[in-house]
Amino acid sequence: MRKQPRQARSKAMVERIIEAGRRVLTEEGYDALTTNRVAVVAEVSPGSLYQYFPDKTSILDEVIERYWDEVSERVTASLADRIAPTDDGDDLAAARAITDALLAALETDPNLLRVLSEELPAARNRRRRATLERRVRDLLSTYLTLRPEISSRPDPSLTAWVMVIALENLALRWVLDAPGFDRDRLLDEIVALVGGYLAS
Amino acid sequence: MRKQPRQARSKAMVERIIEAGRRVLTEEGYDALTTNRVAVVAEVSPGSLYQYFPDKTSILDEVIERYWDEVSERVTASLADRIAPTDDGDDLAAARAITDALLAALETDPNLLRVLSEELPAARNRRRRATLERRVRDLLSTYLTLRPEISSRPDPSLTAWVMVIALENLALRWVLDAPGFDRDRLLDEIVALVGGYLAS
DNA sequence: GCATGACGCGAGCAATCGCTCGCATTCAAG
DNA sequence: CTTGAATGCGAGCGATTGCTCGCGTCATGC
Repeated sequence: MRKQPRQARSKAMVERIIEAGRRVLTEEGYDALTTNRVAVVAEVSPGSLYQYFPDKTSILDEVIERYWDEVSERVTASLADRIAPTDDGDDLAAARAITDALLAALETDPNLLRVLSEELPAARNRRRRATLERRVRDLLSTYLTLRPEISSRPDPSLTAWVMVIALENLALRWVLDAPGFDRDRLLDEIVALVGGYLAS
Repeated sequence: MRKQPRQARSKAMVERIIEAGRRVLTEEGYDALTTNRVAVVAEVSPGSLYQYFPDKTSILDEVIERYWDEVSERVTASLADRIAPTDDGDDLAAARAITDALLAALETDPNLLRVLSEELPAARNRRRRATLERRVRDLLSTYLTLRPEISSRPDPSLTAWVMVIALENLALRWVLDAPGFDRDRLLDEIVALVGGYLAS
């Protein structure tokens, strides 16, 4: 960021610009995300925009960061709840609940998700998605280490890696591709997948 | 394509252009894929290029198509082998062999895979990857239907969908992210994942 | 209430890049 | 050979777009 906004109106302008970036992406797609277009939608001049953002990319990055932070927040919250040492023993219900939280997070803004996942170069999302994955993986891995009786797989961190990649992509593809079976079916399959994997 | 190449030299030129597109992508990345750059690398003038390609996208599409066709070929060949009614009963060995074929295909040109998967908008690959997925899914689904004793899951097509998405992304991420465990470990985990899933 | 700096403006610069057009060269049929 | 078509060339056009700069406006401290 080039300059810090000090007065209230300039802080509001920065927010308007980020929100405009989000709206342009969601409603008009990545190709429409030009600095001039963002400026128009934010009701700001291009010059003003460059007072607080060094370049176009930094606006996009901010939108991406906020999006994945939101998803990450919701999933890790659910994970922390379900993985706490309440020890109710029903690990598969936990897997279901966590996947449900992920699905809910991805479903809140499917248009933005589609643009971020399909129209942008994947490398743009990489850092943020990697952070999300690492957070979930670490939680899962320590959980598996603490309670070895629930998994018969040898390496907890490897097991966590497999589960995170599989779940994330199954959820993502279900939301984006709408493959024609309903949400509960997907959750059933994921529970079976996770349950069978840990038991094998 | 704007015009069909009739003489041998023009056919060779078309090949040189596609090959140049592939090389520019692999060696210099997606941003370097300009029409002028492709023309230079192909040792062809921009004007000649536009005799046989209607626009820049069509060159990229040809490169993408050839890449995924190659992968598709190798995976479905392995699948057809292993899923044939030889009835050796060892389905998990089949799962391992198929994943191995997919990994081998993805590993033959990891740089191109990285550019195609990370630098391009995902939507560019979508059609071709969807074709690959559908082919594998259909083969798997009919196999599961023909031999219901190997799977305790209720819906074969849903089961095939889950397996294809999970396997594809696990393989892809292992190749692209080099997560630090070796190939055989990955194959072990995938066998456990598939085996547990089908048994549960 | 005034001075100073933060804020905001928008026309337009500069660079990129997809693509074209007029012309030269090569090929192959007759 | 001749001739017309196919092939090939490359300077540069036209459009887009990220970003700047000089100037006017507003808010805040004294």
